[in-house]
Amino acid sequence: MSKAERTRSFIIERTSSLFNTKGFAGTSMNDITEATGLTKGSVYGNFKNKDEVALAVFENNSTKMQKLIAAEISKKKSYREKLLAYPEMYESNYLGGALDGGCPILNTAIEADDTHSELKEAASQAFTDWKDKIAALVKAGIENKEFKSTTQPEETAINILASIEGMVMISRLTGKLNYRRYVLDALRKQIQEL
Amino acid sequence: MSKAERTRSFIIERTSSLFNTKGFAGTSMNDITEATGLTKGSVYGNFKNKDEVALAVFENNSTKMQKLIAAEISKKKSYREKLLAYPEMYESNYLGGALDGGCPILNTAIEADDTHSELKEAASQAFTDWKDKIAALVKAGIENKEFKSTTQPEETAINILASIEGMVMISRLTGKLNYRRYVLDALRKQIQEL
Amino acid sequence: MSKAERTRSFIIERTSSLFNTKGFAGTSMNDITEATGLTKGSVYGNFKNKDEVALAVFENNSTKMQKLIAAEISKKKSYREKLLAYPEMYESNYLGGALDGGCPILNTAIEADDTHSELKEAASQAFTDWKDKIAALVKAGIENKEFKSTTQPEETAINILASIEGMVMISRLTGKLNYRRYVLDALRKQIQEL
Amino acid sequence: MSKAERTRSFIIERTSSLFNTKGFAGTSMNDITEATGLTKGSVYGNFKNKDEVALAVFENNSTKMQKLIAAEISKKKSYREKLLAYPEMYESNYLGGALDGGCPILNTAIEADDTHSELKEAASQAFTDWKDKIAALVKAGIENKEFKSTTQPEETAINILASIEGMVMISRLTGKLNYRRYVLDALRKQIQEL
DNA sequence: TATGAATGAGTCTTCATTCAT
DNA sequence: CATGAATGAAGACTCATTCAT
Repeated sequence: MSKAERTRSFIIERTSSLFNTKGFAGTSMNDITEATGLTKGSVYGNFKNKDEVALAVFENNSTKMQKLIAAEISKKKSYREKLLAYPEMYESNYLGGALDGGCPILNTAIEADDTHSELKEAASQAFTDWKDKIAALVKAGIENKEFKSTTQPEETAINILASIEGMVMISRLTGKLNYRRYVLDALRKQIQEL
Repeated sequence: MSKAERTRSFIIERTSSLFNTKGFAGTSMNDITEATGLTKGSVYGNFKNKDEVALAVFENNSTKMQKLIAAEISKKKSYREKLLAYPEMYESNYLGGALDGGCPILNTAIEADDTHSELKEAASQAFTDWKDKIAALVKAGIENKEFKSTTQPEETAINILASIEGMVMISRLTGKLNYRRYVLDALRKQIQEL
Repeated sequence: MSKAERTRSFIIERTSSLFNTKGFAGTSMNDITEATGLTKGSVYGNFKNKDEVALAVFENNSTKMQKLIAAEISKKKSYREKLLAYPEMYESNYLGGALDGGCPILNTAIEADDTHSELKEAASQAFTDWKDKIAALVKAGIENKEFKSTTQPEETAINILASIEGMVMISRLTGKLNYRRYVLDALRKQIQEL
Repeated sequence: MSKAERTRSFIIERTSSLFNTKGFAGTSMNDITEATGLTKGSVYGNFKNKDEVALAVFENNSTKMQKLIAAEISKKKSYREKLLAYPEMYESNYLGGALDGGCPILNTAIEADDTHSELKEAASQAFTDWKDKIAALVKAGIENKEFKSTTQPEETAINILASIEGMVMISRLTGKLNYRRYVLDALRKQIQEL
């Protein structure tokens, strides 16, 4: 890893939670230099502009989340258990502990949808990838006869993700753990009925 | 309505879509004077600061949305039909047509959760009110024997809202109408089974 | 004159010699605030950007020069004397005393020709106006039988201006007064032979 | 030629048109590394600073121009024809084709006169050398009985150069070819009358 | 109460230059 | 010698807010 690559990674690492909590517009280059201890020139030597930092940070946060998810899912054997890992992860605050500020896809989607097309596109792509992963699990479960043959993979994946993202928003907004439980319980039931 | 009240309303009206699309941090006082044709002094004569404008605008957007919803719901007779008005409204883009930038509660929740406690509190309150309205419908449906006696009002309301908010985020992010349909179809089925 | 107009004029007045000596690229907004004692916000409240200040300053410098010239020319009765006012003005440093940094048209032409199309256009227009004024004097002299009927007004005007601008450059560069005199003597002879 | 000398030459060659079009203040070290493909360190290894690059580039541009002129002049036999090579060269765009951005002496004189004494001094020296060359031609023509014995060499040289530099400025500023022709025609007549 | 000019700290970005490797 | 990452001052410009009129 070259010096430049190390510095890039360092900047991304140090500013990941910054962007995910304060948003793109709310994070200043000054915040970035303070969080890293680097100078402005150094940041601009490694990134073309703030947009590029934000994009790299988004990819980092999004990838980190997917890796955490994949790690948990790989521990489970059956496809139903793999899907049930989702309510489990959110119940235990497994993802929340690693990612300050909530779901990066949700955060980015909401901030960028009307204002920042590049970030929006990145978030859209990350969402689609995630959806495809869940749909693939569902499809494999069907082929493996774990799930009913009438189950629709993409439809199921979208519904799981809608519930999860809605739940994340609600629980972060209200701080009520029972609201989270309501959604996760319903999600578990939904997965049992696949 | 006094002059001051009229000016306040005028400012709120003209800047509602501004805040809902660009967010609090992304909307400047300059944007506000341009959107209204008023001077800086005039805006500050009617609002203490930008926060106060944002709060008033949020209340306006949130109230407008609730009124639109209430109008549709009041047209339905049975409680099941009242709940089914939700998928209907989102399917027809009834709310989207009236509110630029998507759901104000979702938008405000995401932007404000880590950065702006007053706005977060307002969004939290608006969300709770909404949830209570849906829960009240469910409860009335139970008492009216339309729904099963085992149905849980608050749990049901939270699940409906999680699906809806997740769906709003997904459909705005990806632009895919079939993703919206997947969630709304599942929501209809869920309501039929109450 | 409104407050804004007064401030605009004040800024233009105070920064005229700045732009004419240091050039557009060499003059910073900081130089402008220091020269005026105003804040950045104040300058930007009165001008859209640095370009607009530069354009206004150019117009001011150019107009001031033309007024000084017109004042001297109007004192002369015959058209030949009016033209001879040019070598006289440059010999006596009449214009140099009023305009720091030399001829604004020459300065702007050289800096802007490859880099700043708006300024270039303004300089081109100012030059053309000047040329037209001299050509008009020549034409009037012909009609008045002071000059030969074969004299070409525009050709004459261009040649006078080329000599003058070349002389300004040379005398500012070398600081040699006799170089200036060589050109002005030739110019006088040329005017005598019209 | 050593490695260092070759690199110096390479940098000078590649940035000559850059400085002559954008000026000293308008050309950045970044522009220089981009135009050369070299690194910052490499440029600074061969030049003390930007000033030194600019000076070397000016000398290069100025020398290149003088060589082009000398080549044309050497083709002519009589001294009158040698002087007439000047209007010929400018008419045919012989110099303009080789030097982007116009006359380097004129450009440097105007930008540097109030701001950059070293460059100003270099331009002044280059101008004086040029003037001396023309004056020498005039003197030789007098001694050779081609020109009148009353002709003043230096005075003639300065007038030729003033016309030329003024014409360059005017034709670059306005883009009008007939303005150039007016000055060159007058210059030809002036040379015929020596 | 309304005006709109002024404030000055803040925004993102580029500058010429240095120096450890 | 060359590299290219780092520096930090300076660049143009915008911000929310104030206040004399």
